[in-house]
Amino acid sequence: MPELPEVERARRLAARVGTGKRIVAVWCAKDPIVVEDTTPARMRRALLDRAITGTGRRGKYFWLELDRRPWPLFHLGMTGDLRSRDEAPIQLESGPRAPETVWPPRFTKLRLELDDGAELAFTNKRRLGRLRLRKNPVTTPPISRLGFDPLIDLPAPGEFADLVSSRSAVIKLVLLDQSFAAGVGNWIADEVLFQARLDPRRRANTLTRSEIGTLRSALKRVVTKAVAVDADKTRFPRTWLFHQRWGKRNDARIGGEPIEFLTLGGRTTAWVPTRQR
DNA sequence: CTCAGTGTTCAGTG
DNA sequence: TCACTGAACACTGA
Repeated sequence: MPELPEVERARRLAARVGTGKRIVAVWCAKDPIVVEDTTPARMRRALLDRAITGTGRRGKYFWLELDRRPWPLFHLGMTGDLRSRDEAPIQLESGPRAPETVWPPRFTKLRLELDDGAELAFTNKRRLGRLRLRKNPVTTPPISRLGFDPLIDLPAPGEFADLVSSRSAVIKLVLLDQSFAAGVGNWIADEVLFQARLDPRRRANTLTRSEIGTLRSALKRVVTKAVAVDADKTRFPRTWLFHQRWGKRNDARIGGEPIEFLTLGGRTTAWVPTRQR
């Protein structure tokens, strides 16, 4: 599920459902893998009877701002989500949103009940996500170790070019490095390189200023668009590689050109050799 | 039954 | 210190 656009969708859900409300009940899983650096009791104590004053996100992390610190900081991992009891995660038809059919959902790690009766649940199937408490999420690890967020503080072209040129790793892995660009994950990296027409195996420090400029534009465009459609994949432009990259079919094509798959840094990389140089 | 997977971290090697 | 690889984490679905 979650790269920057999906995490931003979760943050918006939390903002829509939670902002201005008071937390009247808290349930936290006894799961020391997902609930890190704290205990269910401490989590409960930090959240119970607090008012939600706002929300924030940086890279793939998002948090709730409360009227007293510490605040809860969420990372969705590969299979995490934030759900509202009154809004099914998938909307099949237009009209009023259907409520969840099963509540709380399977793999719920944290459940909050708010003073207007609304409920939020943080789920984590594969347990690769994390739930922590932070007095100041932005200035402390893990967020303080992140690079720029393409939506919040994308560097100007010159500075961006210097950043890219200072790296000798292959460009796909640089994009994936959270200390470079926070929030970029596997499909965004592939999409950006496809749209910038760059070979994912190129060394970052061999890209020309012009190629880096194209790369920066593609990064901005892909992230902005995905967030604008609330990470709804069915509303991603049909021209995107995204729609063809899953399943690793060996007859996969886009615009008549064959899609190839290779492994970089242990991650499957989808690309179009005839279009990416 | 086997394996890959929208992520991160850590140990180990060069 | 850096670059890179592989494993680990845990579970589902193809």
